[in-house]
Amino acid sequence: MTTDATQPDKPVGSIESFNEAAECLRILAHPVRLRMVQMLLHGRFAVEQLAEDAGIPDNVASEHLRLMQRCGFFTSERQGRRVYYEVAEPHLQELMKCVESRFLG
Amino acid sequence: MTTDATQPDKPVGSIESFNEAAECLRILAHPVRLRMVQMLLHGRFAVEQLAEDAGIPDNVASEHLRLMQRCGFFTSERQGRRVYYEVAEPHLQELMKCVESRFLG
DNA sequence: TTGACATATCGCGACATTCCGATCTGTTAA
DNA sequence: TTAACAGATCGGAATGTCGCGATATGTCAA
Repeated sequence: MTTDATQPDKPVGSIESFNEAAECLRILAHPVRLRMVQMLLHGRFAVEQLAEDAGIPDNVASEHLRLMQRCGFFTSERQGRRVYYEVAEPHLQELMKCVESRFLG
Repeated sequence: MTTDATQPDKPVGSIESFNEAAECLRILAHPVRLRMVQMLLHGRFAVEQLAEDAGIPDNVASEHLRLMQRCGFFTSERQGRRVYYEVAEPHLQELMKCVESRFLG
């Protein structure tokens, strides 16, 4: 085998190791969900508030929130009739900062 | 209107402002594409090398690369029969660092 | 020119996502 | 209890994504 050029080294990692990462990014990759993450990084909100902010019906908001809860982004807590969501995944903060600095700044 | 509780302030941003961000994240949200980004953050590679690393046929690799090129992640340059790709979007570095620290570290 | 090679593109089937209306569950006030 | 409210869940229709085989383009060597 002739080594006619210096090949860059492969970084550690593999397709399998990125499977979970890809799933989480897919969850994040929706304008309404990004907005919800941004909102919840600034405080606790109930479904109705998040739905109104996003301009979508409550049931659709509830579905988005459930998705993000299932992959560990949020936790929810019932208070009376309302259910309040808050951020549970600490890495969301930094990830969102990246996204904001690229697309809002 | 009775202010019975202090509501957290809404952060700046809107659904519309997150449309482009969501598109880019959707592109990124695939295990093969994440691996390609990681590889290309470490050097220049041709389609065949990236395909072999990912364990997929060349034409499928080419499709993934085209997708990422269309949204500005990469540029490509022909050298003989080979086409070499490299990173064009500077924010990919930091974004990938977030992803790696969460899912590889 | 011809053939082999590297990459790109196309059409298609399988599968997933998104949103919606309808309905169901839980909570509170009357 | 009843009615209204907040949220969750379900089935289905429209749309999008993924990977494949086949084929097309571009490049080089013989």
